[in-house]
Amino acid sequence: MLDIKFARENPEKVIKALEKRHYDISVFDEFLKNEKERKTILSAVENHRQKLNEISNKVGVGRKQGQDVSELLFKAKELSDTIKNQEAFLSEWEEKVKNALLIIPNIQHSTVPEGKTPDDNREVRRYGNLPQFAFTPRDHSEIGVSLGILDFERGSKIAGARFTLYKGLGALLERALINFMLDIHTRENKYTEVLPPFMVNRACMTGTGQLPKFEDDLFKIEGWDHFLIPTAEVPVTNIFRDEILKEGELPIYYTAYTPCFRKEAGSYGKDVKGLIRQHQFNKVELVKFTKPETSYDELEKLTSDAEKILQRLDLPYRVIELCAGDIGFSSAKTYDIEVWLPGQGKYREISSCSNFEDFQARRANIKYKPKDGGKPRFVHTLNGSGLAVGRTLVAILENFQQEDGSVIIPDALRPYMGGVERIVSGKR
RNA sequence: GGAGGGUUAGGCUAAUGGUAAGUCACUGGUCUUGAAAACCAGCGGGCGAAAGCCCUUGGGGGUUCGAGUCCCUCACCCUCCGCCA
Repeated sequence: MLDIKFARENPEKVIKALEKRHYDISVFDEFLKNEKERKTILSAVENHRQKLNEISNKVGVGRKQGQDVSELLFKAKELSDTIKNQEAFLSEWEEKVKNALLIIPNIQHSTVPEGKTPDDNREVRRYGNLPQFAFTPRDHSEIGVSLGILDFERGSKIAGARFTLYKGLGALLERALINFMLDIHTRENKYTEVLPPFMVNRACMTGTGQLPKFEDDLFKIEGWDHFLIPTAEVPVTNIFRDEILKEGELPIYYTAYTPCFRKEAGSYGKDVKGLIRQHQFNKVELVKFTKPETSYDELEKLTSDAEKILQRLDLPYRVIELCAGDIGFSSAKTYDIEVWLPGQGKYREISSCSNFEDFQARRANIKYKPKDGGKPRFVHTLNGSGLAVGRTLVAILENFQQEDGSVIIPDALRPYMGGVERIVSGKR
C-alpha cells in the first residue's frame, strides 16, 4: 500500500510510476477523487464533534451542580443525530479511499527498466556452460515417467490436472533438494529456518498484497476465512505483522520450506505437461526484514544467496531484471533467476527475488524503533525463492540426462541422496 | 463440538456511565571527569505555521447528551472436557 499522504501530495510521481508500469491510471484518479471528498466530510464531522463534546461536558458538570440541563440535552441530541448521519457518509468514503489505495501497485525503483512485456526484461548476467548432447535431449516429463519417478496419470487420478505423484528416487530427490537448500541457507547464508502454517487468515493475505486484488488465484478453505498459502512469503512476512521491532534486531533473515498452492487461474493451456506449473509445489523461500537504507544491498545479497544453490548444483542460469511492465504488484524491484532447460531449449524462471520496500510493511504494519529514539518507521521487506524445488528437479533431470535414459546426480546432492550417484530407475 | 476466563498505548497495569491514570522500558535534558543514581521533560494516530482541534481501550453494531465501562455480534488468545496424529 502506498503512503496515503505521499500519494496525496505527490500525484505526479504516482502517475508517472503507473504509466511506467503500463497500468490503468484511473485507479489513482479514483483514489484522489475519493480522498478529496473524504477530507471535506471529515473536517465537517470534526467541527460538529467538537461542539458536541463541549455540550456533553457541560451536561456532566451542570448535573453535578444540580442545574437544569434540559435545553443542553435537546441541542446535544440534535447535534448527535447530525453527526451520526455524517459519520455514516464519512465511513463510506473512507472505505472507498482504502479500497482505491489497496489496488494501486507499488512504485518501482528508479533503476527498473522501461518496458511492457517479458521481452523487455534486461539480462544482468549468465552463469555456467550450456550442456552439449550427442542426442536430442528429452523433456523432464518423459525422463521422469520412463525412470518411474514421476507419475502424472496417477497424480491426476488422485487430485486432478496439475498434480503429480513423485515415487521412489523421485520423491527422495525432491526431499534431498529441500534439505540441501535449507542447509546452505541456514549454515552458509545465515538465515534462520522457520516452519510456518500452510494456511493463513485474511489479514496475512492482505498484508503481503495477495488480497484484495488476487483472490481468484488462491485456494480458500470452505466455510472458514482461511487460505492455502501460495508461497511461504505470506506466513513468514506476517510473522511480525502489527509488531514494532528494535533497530538492533535488523536485518532479520528467515528461510522456510513450504508447499505452495495456486489455482493458476488464467494459465490454461500453458505448461500443461510436466512439473512446471502445478497447483501444489514445493519451495524454499528466503525472507528479509531490513532497514530502508540497506534494502537494495540486501536484495543483491538475497539474489546471490539463491544463485548459490544453482552454482552448487552446476546448473546454468541467467539473472534478469524485470521491466516495469512485468514486475509484480507489490514489488519495487525484482530479479528473476532463470535456469536453463535443455528439454525446452530455453531459460525458465526458478526464482523471483524482490524488494517491496515499505509497501508490504505498511499493509502489514511492521515497524522498527530507531536507536536514536525517533518515531517507529516501517521496515523494508524482501523475499525470493531459494529455490522452487520442483523446477530445480526438472532442471536436474534435463541437464544431467544421459543417452541411456539415466540421470546423474550432482556431487553436492549425493550426501542427501544416500550416496546415489545416478538414477537408473525409480527403485532404490 | 461443550464449559469458563480474557483482549486498554512498546511491555505491564488502573479507571461508581462524565477529560484513559500509573508504572517499566525507551529517548532527550539537568547534574557528573565519565557513568550510575536522582530530578525534569517527552514517549498511539491524524489535521495544522502555531494555538489548538479531532480520533484512539481486539473488529463491527446498538443504547445514551456522553461508553474502556451497559447490550448484541464477530475475531483472536488462555484453561478445562470431548475427539484426535
